[in-house]
Order: sequence, then C-alpha cells, then structure tokens
Amino acid sequence: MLLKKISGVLSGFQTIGIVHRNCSPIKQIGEDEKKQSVIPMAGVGPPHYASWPPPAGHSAPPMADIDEVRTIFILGFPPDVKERELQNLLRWWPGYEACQMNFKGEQPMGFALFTSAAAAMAAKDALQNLVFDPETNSVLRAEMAKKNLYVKRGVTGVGTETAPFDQSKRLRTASDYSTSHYAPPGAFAPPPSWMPQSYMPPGGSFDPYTGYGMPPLQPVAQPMVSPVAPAGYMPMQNTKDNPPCNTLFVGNLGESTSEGELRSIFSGQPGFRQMKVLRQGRSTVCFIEFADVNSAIAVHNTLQGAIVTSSDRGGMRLQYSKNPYGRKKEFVNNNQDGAPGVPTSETSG
DNA sequence: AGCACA
Repeated sequence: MLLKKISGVLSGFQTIGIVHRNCSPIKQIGEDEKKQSVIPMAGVGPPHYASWPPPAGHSAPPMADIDEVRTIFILGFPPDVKERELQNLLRWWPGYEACQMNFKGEQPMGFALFTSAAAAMAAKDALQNLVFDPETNSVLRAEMAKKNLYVKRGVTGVGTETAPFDQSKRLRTASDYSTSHYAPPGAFAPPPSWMPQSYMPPGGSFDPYTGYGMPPLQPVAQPMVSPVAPAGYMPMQNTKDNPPCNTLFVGNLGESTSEGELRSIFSGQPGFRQMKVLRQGRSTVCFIEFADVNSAIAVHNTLQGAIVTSSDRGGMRLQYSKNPYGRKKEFVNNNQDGAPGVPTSETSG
C-alpha cells in the first residue's frame, strides 16, 4: 500500500543525518495520514526552454530501467511550503514526472520522480544548496531516494493527458497546469541557479579591496550537513582577503584548538574535500579544500567568526587561501627561449 | 597575523 512505500522511502533516509538548522532528524511518519497526493507532470514545456524535450507524443521520454531509482528526496523547505511550490519548481526540469510534498516529519519533505535515474541525478545536483527562500534562510538539500515515488498507474509521464484519477483528493494534474492558461511565454522561467550548480551565498559579494562588511553574528543560510555546529559566532573583521578559491585558510585559532573539533565542523560542509591543520607555536592554522569555489564561498560566509570551543581565541577567521589546493606551482612552457612562463590559472573549473 | 600540500 502507498503508506508502506512512503514510509519505506523515508526510513531509508533517517541515517543520512541531514539536519537543517535546529531541526531534528526525520521521524517515522505516523500511520494516520492516508491522503497522499502525487502531482504528475504537465504535458508541455515552455518554448523558451531549449533543453526541454519535444512536446508530448512526438518522442518518448528516456526509458527507465524497471527498478532503477529515479526519485529524489528534498529537504530544507520552509515549514509553510506548499506542494504546489515544489511542482512549480520542478515542472520545467527535463525528465520531471511527478512530485509529492510530505508534511509528516519535523520539516516538509519533497519527493520528485523523473523519467530516468540520470534525470533525477541531474535535478538533484541542480537543487542541491538552492536557496529556496532567502527570507527564511531555506536552503535545499537533495539526495537520491531509496525507492521510487509511487504514482498511480496511468497518470505518470509526459504527455499523458489523462483526467485526474481522484478529484476529491485535490490532485493537481497536467490539465490544471496546461500551458495555455499558465506561464505566458517568458513570464515563467526556471531559476538561474539551475543552469550551473551554483549556490548564491547570502552574505553579499566579495570585494577584494574592502573585503566583507560586518559578518553576521549568527549564520545565515546554513547548508549544514554536519551534526556538529560551532558554539557561536563572534564578529570578525576580515581586513585583507584573497580572491575566492576552493581552499579556505583558517586563522585565529589558539594552540589548544583540537583538530577533531575543526574536522567535525568542516567535514560535514557541502563540498568538503580535505583539511590540514598546521601548528605554529602559539597559534594554529588550518586549510580546507572544497570541491568547488562556490562551496568554499558558502562556508567562508556562513562560518565566518564561528567560535571553536577548543580554541582560546575569539571566532575563527576564514580567508581564501593564497595557495589553493589543486593549483600547481608549475609553469606553462610555451616559450622556447627559457624565459619564465606564466603560472597556470586553474586546473579545475 | 600565522598559507602547507601537490
């Protein structure tokens, strides 16, 4: 039965440890809630969306393996999110089929079904760290689900213009969202953050000359995955910083700073790759590598001035490293005369 | 203010 399936999906995620702000881990859903509506995909995509597959009926969506998981699981919505919002967020995504918002736990949980695992993964990556609502500091976290979202037969699929199978349950169907009544051309476009995987840090932009203004006393959007949060925050004036890169330099740490605490704070951050702690006499510094510059920027902004309990200084100072990981000290040897070459800019984009 | 490792 439906409820069984859903609770199976949910229980698969209980160990993931996604804790969004002060929300506790997902609870098992109760046995009470019976009405689970699934919103299937609208039939036609917007004309301006280049990568959208041709309209229904002209070509079939990529065929999915019979039991590959092509459902994603999304957390981080504000408590007042509507299922409709999820539908509108996803409806232009290539391969999107249906979604469901589950309000059983401490926080709303979204599930979205796609035509293939690849489409699901692409959507998952695109939604990852998406600022869903700056007002409530809602940052989305997305994972592949353990099981597929259950959709009643016949209603799934692009171009299936079938009638609602259950009018009484307020099910939104393709016809309710038909493009002729909705989304006049150009009026509704996918969020720009869908194109590259980009996380817009909430804290303002980097100015190499003035640096950052006063960092927030408490973190703004925290894409916290780590269960370990800093003890608090201290204002931190970052006098001089370097241009953003994939590596953070952590300063203002006392000699007593424990590597374990640093690791527990940073290793759960999205994009974390590795860190290295350096003891230098009375103080300690630390380098943290991230998978990409955006992840580093996010942490630079959200954890600036965070108080490391094991340190006897104030908050830690986060700066971009002068010498980031992955940036080789090698030179491009494109001149034959032996003159010094130009440092390679980046090894990764 | 302290920037290593490839």
